[in-house]
Amino acid sequence: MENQPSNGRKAMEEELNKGRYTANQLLQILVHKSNTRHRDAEVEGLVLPFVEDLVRKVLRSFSNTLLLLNTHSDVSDGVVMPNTINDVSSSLKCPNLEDKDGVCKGSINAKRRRVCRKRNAPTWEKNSSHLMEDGYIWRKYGQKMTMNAKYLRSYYRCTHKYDQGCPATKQVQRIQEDPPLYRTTYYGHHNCKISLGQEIILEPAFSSDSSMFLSFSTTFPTKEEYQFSSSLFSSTKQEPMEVTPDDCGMHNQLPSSDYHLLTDYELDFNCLRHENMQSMLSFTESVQFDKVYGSGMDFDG
DNA sequence: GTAATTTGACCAAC
DNA sequence: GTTGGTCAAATTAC
Repeated sequence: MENQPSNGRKAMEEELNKGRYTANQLLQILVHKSNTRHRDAEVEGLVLPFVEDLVRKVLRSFSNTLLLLNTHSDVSDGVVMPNTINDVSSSLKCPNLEDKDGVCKGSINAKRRRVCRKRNAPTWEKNSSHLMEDGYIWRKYGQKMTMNAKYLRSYYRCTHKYDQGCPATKQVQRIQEDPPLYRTTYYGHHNCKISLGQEIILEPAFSSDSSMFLSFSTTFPTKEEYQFSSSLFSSTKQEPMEVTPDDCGMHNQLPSSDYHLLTDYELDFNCLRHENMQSMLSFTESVQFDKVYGSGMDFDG
């Protein structure tokens, strides 16, 4: 990590800070929610989408950081990149860092005329005991039984493949029954603009040039994205392959190593009073926060 | 009606 | 010839 180019490191720090910042907001909402006496259904209806959006922002920050790590780790001198997500039951590896955006370049117009570069090196892989969201919207386009696998392999492309030409794809394969273990292999990189909480542009980072640009905007999720984000909790549509209720749970996923971070985090949070809570929010988010909590919610501080 | 998923076929890589 | 990745029509879900 020390050998990362300064711009890459800066971008990664930015991503991590963003994730921490968003998680902080989420925690504030959750703690406040547990303290408030109000259980108005309408307010709940406003809070939940907001909370979901925050969770998705956190997930996206992690995803981007991982992508940045993968992108820049090849220029570091022999530095072995540690697993960034220390999930107890998951692992990450970067089988090949020289991905040249080599996913299938199937043409929309040229039917039956596919220009595919297959069996190229994945961008990165993740093994996990559950099917977790990674902050992007995927569309399943196929599944197949492969030779040395007992289970079907599912193929997903970015939902923005056709409207924005996003080349990112992923494959999800169950590799173990008990305990359930899934391998998610990502190919290519997202160059799509995501119009939900944040707009992320990572193009230059993945081109031959190692420079990068990250752009964030704070708009609120669209209907489509709420549909997606709700899958965080229902997980029925995005990756329906052999999903069991335990597989998609978001609980109990924190590794022991992260617990210490959380502890510090909670200490930080305990020093906060809700008077300055909104000061931590960006302008747009403050507006939304007002919408959610502005009326009928009394702070107990 | 629209969007997402399923599934058989196609085709390039091996 | 076999295998893996993708397409696209059919089917299903919302």
